[in-house]
Amino acid sequence: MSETTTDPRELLLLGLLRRQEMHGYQLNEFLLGELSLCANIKKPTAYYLLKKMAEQGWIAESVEQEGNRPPRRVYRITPNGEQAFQQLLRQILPIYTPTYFESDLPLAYLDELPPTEARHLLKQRYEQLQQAQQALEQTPPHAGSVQWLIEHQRRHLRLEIELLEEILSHLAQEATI
Amino acid sequence: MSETTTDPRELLLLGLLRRQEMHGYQLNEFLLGELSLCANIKKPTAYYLLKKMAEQGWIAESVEQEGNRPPRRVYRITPNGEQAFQQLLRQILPIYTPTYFESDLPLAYLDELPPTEARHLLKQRYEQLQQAQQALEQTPPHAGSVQWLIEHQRRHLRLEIELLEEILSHLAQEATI
DNA sequence: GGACAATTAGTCAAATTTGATTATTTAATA
DNA sequence: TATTAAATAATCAAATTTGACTAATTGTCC
Repeated sequence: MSETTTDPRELLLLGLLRRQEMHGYQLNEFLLGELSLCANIKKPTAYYLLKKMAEQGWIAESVEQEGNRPPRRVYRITPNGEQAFQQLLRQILPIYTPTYFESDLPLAYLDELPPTEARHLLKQRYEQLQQAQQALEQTPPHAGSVQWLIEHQRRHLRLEIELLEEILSHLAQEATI
Repeated sequence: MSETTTDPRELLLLGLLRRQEMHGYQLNEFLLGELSLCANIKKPTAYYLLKKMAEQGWIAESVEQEGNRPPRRVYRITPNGEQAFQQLLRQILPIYTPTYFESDLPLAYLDELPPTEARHLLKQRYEQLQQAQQALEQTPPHAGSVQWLIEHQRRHLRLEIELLEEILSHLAQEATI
């Protein structure tokens, strides 16, 4: 009965199927397209989660065929799935999960590099950050509370950029000593 | 020859072994202790990474016995490992990896809840955030560039708290409409 | 109409991660 | 001095994730 998932990605998928039944490819288009800034669900992982939820009885698969394209599975949410959605939403929303910035770890060894080289390497990181920021500004506004996800990313990127600027200027100091 | 890892966690482990040879337990104490705020490397994962690096020839294992405690493996970095460290540091430092806030995903469905309930649930998240912040303020200052890792977390938590405050006050508005 | 690329719809084996468990030694306490 | 609890040092099976691949259909350019 109580398969206790608290995976927010299952909630996301349930929520998408709640608005509209979909086949796997549509889902993946959506995940890799619009939502790619907020969630990182790769194709095989999406299928894996769908299969798991189908086994729980949260979604139903049915094979459909259009024209003479190869048959494909359509996923729709079940009444059990709707219940799960309601429960998961209330279960996950109050939980804060810490974030680890693993790609920061090399910063711990900044001392091992000549300041000039460190600056050179970090400037490349800086450019990538700026590109990510521009990509984010390009995204059209989303309706409703999805806005908050985008807004979070926006602010996060601003923070990353500011911090990196400080690190760079700190290194500039060191280089002149 | 060129097993192209860009896993920052391997760099971290190499860097630790570079300062001092260690056995697995010591490493894990360190990872789960001081570094637990910056990296999320669980015990079996650490052993897995150590084994992998041993196979690459980056570190050497040797079995030692102290008193009649059970024998344990001591890991030390090899000359190849030192080379790898130098190379990895320069390879990873310029790379920016996007961060996904998956525990935000339920925010996308905030509309599905009565604003009052949403506020109630989010306030619990808020308390956890504040506890995390206090825990972080408690950590004694680290030397050198490890500081930046802590500073990043500090600012990140501030951002999270501010954003959540805005969401809460937004919901308060809705509740009075 | 034939060749080549792109789109659609997934699957699979291999790599990675993790909760749970094992096994030994040392410390605490009754 | 048993008995239990805590620390030490990992390991393992099971769950999860992913890069690479398959295979069919549809466009498109010559």
